[in-house]
Amino acid sequence: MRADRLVKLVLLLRHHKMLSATALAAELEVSPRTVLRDVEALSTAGVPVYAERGRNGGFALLPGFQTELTGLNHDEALALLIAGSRRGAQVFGLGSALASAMLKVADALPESYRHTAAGKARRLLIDPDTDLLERRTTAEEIPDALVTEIRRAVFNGHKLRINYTAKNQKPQWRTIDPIGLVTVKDQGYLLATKDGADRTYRLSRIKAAEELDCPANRPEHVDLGKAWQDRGTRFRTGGEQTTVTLRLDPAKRSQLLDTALTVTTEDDRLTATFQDAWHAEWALWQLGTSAEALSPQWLRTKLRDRAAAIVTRYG
DNA sequence: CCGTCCCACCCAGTAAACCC
DNA sequence: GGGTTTACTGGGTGGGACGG
Repeated sequence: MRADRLVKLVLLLRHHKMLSATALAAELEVSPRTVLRDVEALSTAGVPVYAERGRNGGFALLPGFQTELTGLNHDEALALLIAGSRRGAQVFGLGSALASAMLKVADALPESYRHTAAGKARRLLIDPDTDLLERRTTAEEIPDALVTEIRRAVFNGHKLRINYTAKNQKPQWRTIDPIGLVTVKDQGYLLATKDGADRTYRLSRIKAAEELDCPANRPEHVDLGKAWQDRGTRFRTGGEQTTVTLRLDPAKRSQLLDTALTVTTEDDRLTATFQDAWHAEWALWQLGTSAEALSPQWLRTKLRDRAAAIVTRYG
């Protein structure tokens, strides 16, 4: 822990030229007092760190000092492997590991590349938290300790006991055989089997997890991408799909295409299929007065009741 | 002169390792 | 199991150096 922090301290000083003890403390998530001790430890170890007193002072390294830091720790290597999704690292509880790994990667670059690479990186934004139309849901915050426990069971190939709250149900403990972790549009999922049957759990709905000291029943090799695709296909084609006939403002057609499984047009009417009744209701509600559900009747009733409830609430 | 920041003490709490 | 040691960390205080 401390060794990691000392490395990070040196890297921070290399990148910022000079930082006060308070600023370093904030970066390292320790007290300024601890920073002073760490600086002293570095100095004792022969790292040429010096203090600049007074206003705008702080700690700095002698110019030209080159670190010879090699090796990433386990979590940092893991974070880089899944760095294709920055949010993925966050969802899997590896956000801070990714940040520190990136610092090491940047530090490993030759001086001439370092500035140009950092400059270019600042001009790219991958997978931001919201799009311009704010269609995406806000990212879910899942405690690191919880994800770490789940991740450990996945990697160790051990059974996992989770307290899971399924939709419209009470929280319940269940023992599962974890297969892998997936993130899709900021949502984290745990692929697993329970009593031999495929199961997919949303990480945000897992309230507690406990790795069991017992090997999980899982295939030797798993193509996670294919497994996810298979489950998605089954999800879309299975269950009780709902077909809706509606009129729609043509300008809103793309919004409907985003939520419906299929959409066909006939004269001025559209027929849309949704994966279930709830999604159909939600999609039509989102379209507001730009759409009118013509059938089924129960959907018209649901939308009318919703609107009436809103009118009652706001007078 | 005053605010900022480092320096050097002291003391105390916590967790892990070690020993009996 | 319980006591001791060690490492690490945090809080507090007074002082010195420096710059505006």
